[in-house]
Amino acid sequence: MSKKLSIRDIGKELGISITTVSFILNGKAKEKRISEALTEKVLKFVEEVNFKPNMMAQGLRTGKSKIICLMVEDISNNLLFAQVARLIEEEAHSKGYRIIYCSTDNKTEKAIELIRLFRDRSIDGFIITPPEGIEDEIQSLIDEDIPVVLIDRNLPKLKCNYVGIENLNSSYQAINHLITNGFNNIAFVSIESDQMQMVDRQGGYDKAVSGAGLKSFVKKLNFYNSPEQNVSEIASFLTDNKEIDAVFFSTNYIGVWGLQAIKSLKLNIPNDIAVVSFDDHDLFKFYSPSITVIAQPVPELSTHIIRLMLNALKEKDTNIHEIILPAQLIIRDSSTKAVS
Amino acid sequence: MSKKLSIRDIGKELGISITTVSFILNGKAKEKRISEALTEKVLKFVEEVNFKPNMMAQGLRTGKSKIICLMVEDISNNLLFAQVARLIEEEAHSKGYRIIYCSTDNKTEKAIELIRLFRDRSIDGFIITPPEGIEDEIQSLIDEDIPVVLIDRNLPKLKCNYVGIENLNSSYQAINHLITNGFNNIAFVSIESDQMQMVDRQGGYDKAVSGAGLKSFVKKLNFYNSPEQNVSEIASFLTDNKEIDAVFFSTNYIGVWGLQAIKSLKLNIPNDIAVVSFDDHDLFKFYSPSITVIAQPVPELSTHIIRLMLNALKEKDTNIHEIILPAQLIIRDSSTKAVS
DNA sequence: TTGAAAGCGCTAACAG
DNA sequence: CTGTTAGCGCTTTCAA
Repeated sequence: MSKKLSIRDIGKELGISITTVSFILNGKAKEKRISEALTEKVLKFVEEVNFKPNMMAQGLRTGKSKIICLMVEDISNNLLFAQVARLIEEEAHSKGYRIIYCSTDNKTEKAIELIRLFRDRSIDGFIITPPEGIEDEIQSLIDEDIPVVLIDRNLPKLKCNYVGIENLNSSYQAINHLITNGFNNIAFVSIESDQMQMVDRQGGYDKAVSGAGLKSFVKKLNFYNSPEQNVSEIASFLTDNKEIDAVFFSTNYIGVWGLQAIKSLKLNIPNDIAVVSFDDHDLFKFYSPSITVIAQPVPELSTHIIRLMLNALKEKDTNIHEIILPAQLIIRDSSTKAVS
Repeated sequence: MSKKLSIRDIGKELGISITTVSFILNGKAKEKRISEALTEKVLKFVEEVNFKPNMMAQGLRTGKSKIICLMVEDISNNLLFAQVARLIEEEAHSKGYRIIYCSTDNKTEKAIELIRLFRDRSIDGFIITPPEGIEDEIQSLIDEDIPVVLIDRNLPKLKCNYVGIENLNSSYQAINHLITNGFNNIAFVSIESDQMQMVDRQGGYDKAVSGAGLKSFVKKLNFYNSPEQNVSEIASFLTDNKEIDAVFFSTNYIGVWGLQAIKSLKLNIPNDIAVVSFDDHDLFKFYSPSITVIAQPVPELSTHIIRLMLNALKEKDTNIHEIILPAQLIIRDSSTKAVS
């Protein structure tokens, strides 16, 4: 167990050439018409001595590292990313890939730096939640034929694999749900951002509100402000617009801020103000009252993400795919008026 | 930008040998007494053409991959792990290391499989939240001089680096806090586990309860049961022991189950039953009433974890370190009786 | 001070 | 069917 075997050792041991061993190990036994008996024997021996080929030698030779980079906004900030990380890892491992992760903090600078850092380190593929302004860098990856899968938000200028949800339609539905339930002054609280998912979520709001001829109330926060500051900004916004009777938060962390703001204002949910948030969260499930949310189908998203990546890596599929899944409106207690 | 340079190319370009380039690139210019002028020139050129050495060739040659494996229970289940992941990544990158992650689901089998998988893939170091029964496998890593840092829970049989918190003392304090606030029938809800951190957390409970001459109420759940089942088990436990007036949950996910159970029983916190949980969580901060918790000092833990690992990797420090930090009892509304 | 050269372990073209 | 062999790009010993 101590001294590492090499493919040469096992060839010597078995009295065959290392080529043969290499072919067998790489599943090219058939193709090279190596006898089944020999194949069997080698495989068995390899199993026995627990031989593992040296990845770095393989990598050096083939130019492939068998490593995929998962670049998210912040692996600790958004449960969505951690869940995706969890769900793609197994599939990747089973296909012989390892996953390294890194967080961009949603900063273009940092993302560019990270992409450059990793591109030159022979990373085979990138799964990325792109910050704004990263198009060129990603295009350069694509130009080098490095598979890229964008997640969570698309970069419309790019022709690139993408897995996400129907943001516009989901928030449209959520707002309509509020309208149906008798709320007429519905606010949209989001962050200052040109990212597609944010634009689309607002698009759904705009469409629903203007479609119903309602007044629009929009508040944009700064992502980089402290949570405390954003909580108080939401509170001021709500105080300044007393006619608001429902509010839609465009991400779960904004929803959490919003709940704090509402609590600080001592408003009752849903009688004083109804609440719907994008993205589910333990807090929303167990809050009193429980909070209506748009939940992303995380397992399905993850499956598509890793499939797309693995397929692109196998080069079986060089087409670009955009996969857009529906999200689910989970209606809980925060968005329906108490029966009067 | 397209064609990859090699150290040979840059040697040729500059009219010097690749050895010289290699020495300079590896900071051995001084040691090898290469003229400062040449060193400067090479460094400048390398910068200019944005040359990055091929990691795999380096790795093949040196036997080091510059990759650290972060093996946690479930990167998506416990915020603690995701936060640690986030906090160690930057430091690791700045030192030229990349981090791959994997989740054991707290299964010994799976952890062993993963360790074997990665050990033979020249991973330079392992940061591990060990499941039970993994001692031998970890020892074999140590025997091969692969740096290991255990986190969250120690393996007392092993002489191994460890970073964690004062579990026993923290829960002792938490229980005493409850006792001080007039609760006399305090329950401890945990999972069936021999892991040190769980044993210690119960140790603190036992010590405080028996020290005060109180009756002990202990409920152990099965980690692998469905959340629903565990919620209902907690509810039954509470129903069967009506005298319980306070409950301590030994992890945050158990705390979340517990809150659900209490809600389903329509008990009032803290008047019917006080609550304290290990590990902080958004839900606990914003719950009504807010939940008293023992919070782990995640940034400090992470700093120590990555420091220990990096030091071990540099072999500057071959000693074994056990770093045990205090946790903080954050007293909120769930554990103090309303003034009467 | 610098250069030549021997591999690290593996893949794959080419030659039997 | 199987073996020989030439590197992949880099580090490092030894020689100059």
